[in-house]
Amino acid sequence: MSKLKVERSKQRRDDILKAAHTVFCEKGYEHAAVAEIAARVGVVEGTVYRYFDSKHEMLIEVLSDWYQRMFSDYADALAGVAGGRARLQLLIWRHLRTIHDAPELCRLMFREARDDIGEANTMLRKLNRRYTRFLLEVIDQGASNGEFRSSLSLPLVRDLIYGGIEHYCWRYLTGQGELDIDQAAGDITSIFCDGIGTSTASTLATEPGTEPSTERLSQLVDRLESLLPLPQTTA
Amino acid sequence: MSKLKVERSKQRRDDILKAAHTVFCEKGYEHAAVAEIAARVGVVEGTVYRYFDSKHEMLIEVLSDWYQRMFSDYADALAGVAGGRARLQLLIWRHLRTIHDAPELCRLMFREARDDIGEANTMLRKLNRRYTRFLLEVIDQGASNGEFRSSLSLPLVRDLIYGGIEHYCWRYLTGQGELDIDQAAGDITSIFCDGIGTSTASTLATEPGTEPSTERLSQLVDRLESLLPLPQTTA
DNA sequence: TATAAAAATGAGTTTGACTCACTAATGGAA
DNA sequence: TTCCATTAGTGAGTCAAACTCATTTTTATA
Repeated sequence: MSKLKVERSKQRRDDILKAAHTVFCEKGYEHAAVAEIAARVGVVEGTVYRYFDSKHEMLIEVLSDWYQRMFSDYADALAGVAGGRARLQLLIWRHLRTIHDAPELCRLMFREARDDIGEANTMLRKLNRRYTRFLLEVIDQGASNGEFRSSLSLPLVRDLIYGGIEHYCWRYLTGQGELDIDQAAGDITSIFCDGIGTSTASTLATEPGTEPSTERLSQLVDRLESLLPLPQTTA
Repeated sequence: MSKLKVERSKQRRDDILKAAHTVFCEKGYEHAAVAEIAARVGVVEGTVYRYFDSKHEMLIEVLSDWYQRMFSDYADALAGVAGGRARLQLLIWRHLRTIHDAPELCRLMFREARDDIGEANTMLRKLNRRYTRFLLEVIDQGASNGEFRSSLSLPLVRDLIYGGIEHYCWRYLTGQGELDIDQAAGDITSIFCDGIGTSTASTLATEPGTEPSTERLSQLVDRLESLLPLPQTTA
């Protein structure tokens, strides 16, 4: 096959994916018709099936392309931030920002691609692993230097964080209600780092007298942190 | 209509729901055929549609019936347990037990009924609210007596816990891997109550000896305050 | 036992993913 | 330029499954 033919084929494939992207986001996977995707490219339905085996494969490709681009700069962003808690908050914040900025795609990912992410050896699985590895490493590093507990199950922590965020954002993803990612990032980081228990009641904390000023200060910190726009490189 | 006719109608409806339950669990919602459900009851497909408007309504009814029975005794169980942490762990444990014992139904609930739970005024929404209210009350009570932080957003905590558990259990729900509910309940409770941070590193904890955390907190507050755009009406 | 109302039937309709035999276009070789 | 082999594109299908409806059967009561 000639080079030109290959180019043209790639181009058509991309066009179809772009149309699929649009229609999936507009209608949702279920109500997206392959015929409509084809129509937007200006071809007939059968043509689409020369480039993709199924509607579902198109979805996976759309999500994979986006997913890959989405976290290409995570390593760079993390490089500028020190401290387990700050790094964790950065990851949580960026996850929230992704959800905030691409709600339709995130909804497709959470609703339609769960099985593909869960199944071994799929493209989405590998991408998801690469994505969540950032978090695992942050937690692991924090455990190494004593900032986080060392007895933690990393998969458990990962699932609690990502699953919790997904659930929390579902209302926003379905178009009901807003999402304040700065506020949420601060609150979520605080809950996972500090827990919902008070220091005096916590089994982990020590109790020197009563020390209410520390408690007050910490609450102030929580509030202030939640107001910050970015967990950037600690200014 | 006579009493006997009503009885018989109810019975048939229940039979169809039971068959639907079985087929949904065996095949999953998507691959469950209404024709098969009808066949198991010994009627023709059209008959099913005299009792239910749609396949989806059958799913909702199956899930509602189960959901309702499932947590009918939560209040009693909670009555015998004192302490916010213990009560929280009980709720988490029972949630995990439910998932462990009825993975197919939970899978249907998490996969297919999300929209119905999210949409206002649906049966599942109301049931879900009743179910999660137990958790909200436990957290709220804990906040009142100082065991839990009082600045928490209850919906956020609720979503992090239930969403986190759902995500964590997904592998088990898809038939890959086991689920140790005692272990998981303890770990999850610990993470949410105590956080993943260590006491020495946590901004919440105090250290009896050198007391550097108060100092650290003060500096942090100074830094954060300097970054704030507005000097809020700080409490 | 006659009959009105409800239940059940099964042969449709519809929708939408997917297929395939055939035609059109393309690019290299004579 | 003109063939020809290969690839792209077509559109009229098939198929499966949810859902409908005119008709028949059953049932409870007058």
